[in-house]
Amino acid sequence: MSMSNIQSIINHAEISCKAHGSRLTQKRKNVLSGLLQAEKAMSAYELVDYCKNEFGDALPPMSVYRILEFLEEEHLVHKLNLANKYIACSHITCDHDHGVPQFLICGNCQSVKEISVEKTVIDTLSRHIKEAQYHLMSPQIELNCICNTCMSETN
Amino acid sequence: MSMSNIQSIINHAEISCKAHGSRLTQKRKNVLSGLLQAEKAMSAYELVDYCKNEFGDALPPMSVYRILEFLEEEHLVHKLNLANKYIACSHITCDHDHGVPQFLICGNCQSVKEISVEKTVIDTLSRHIKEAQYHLMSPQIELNCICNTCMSETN
DNA sequence: GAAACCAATGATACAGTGTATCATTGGCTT
DNA sequence: AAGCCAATGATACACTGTATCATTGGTTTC
Repeated sequence: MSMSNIQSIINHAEISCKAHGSRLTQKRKNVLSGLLQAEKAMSAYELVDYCKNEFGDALPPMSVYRILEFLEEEHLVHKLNLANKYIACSHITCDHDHGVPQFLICGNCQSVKEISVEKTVIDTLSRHIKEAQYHLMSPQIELNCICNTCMSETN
Repeated sequence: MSMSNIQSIINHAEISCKAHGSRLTQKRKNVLSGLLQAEKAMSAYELVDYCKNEFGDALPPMSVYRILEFLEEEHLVHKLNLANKYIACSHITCDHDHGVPQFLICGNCQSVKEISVEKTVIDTLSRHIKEAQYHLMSPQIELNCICNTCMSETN
């Protein structure tokens, strides 16, 4: 993603935060831009390194975790619980609801592909969960995968 | 689950291991019985404690991890990657294939419910994954949930 | 039965992820 | 300027897991 695109997304995110009465501070922008430029899942500690190297901003890990939590609440970032990593939301500049996202996570290169299965499939799954008397907490589906590129390289 | 049922499952598992040319040792039985009696997801370190308290068997964590890995390979145990916990397979005494399992994990009490959605739903999901040029690595679906019991308690 | 072999287990150190807690900073409000 | 509260810093620690090397123990082979 180009720098100007990243800047444009961050601007959009800042406006969206202001609308909620929250602030997208410089440090929060730094973390978000790390995820935007990477275009793959990153760990909190990788983001610590990124901010240090890219901006000379020596963020303690605790702060990065807090910032990621903030960005999640603002729907700017998804936490991938399977990989203990984080990824920028691919719909920051959209305004409409995107339902239950499904993430394919490459366990080798950490690339993430977001797919969209038919709503009826998700509805069926939801119905089964309801029948089992459970309630979905993180409304997202994560699947441990390997991408074609890594698949062919490791052969 | 009753002790005699646990014993019967372990006997079945032992025969199944022998058929593969592997051995279900006493320590492996201890770990498996911990998961069977708990009827919920347990961490490796919880199993260390269980073996210590229940059998006076002071297993180092490293050994428990190796034993869990062995039990997984023998399809006696599932690793729940979302929770970093382990659960006994609920089909040890069955012989037929059970397809892609779907686990609902209560983030509060660690209870796990295994559901079975229609095969067509799983097939659709698989098709989308294939179209995205990814390959499913752990053929299981895990969903962060909260069970009804915990839901009403925390209200 | 002794030797050799290999699977299973033990011991130790350490890496990665995340949280608890208390302290400090910094921007606004009054 | 004082006070307030959100944001950030600092420190310690808990939990999960792996790397590595050593030891044990049952089985095979001679």
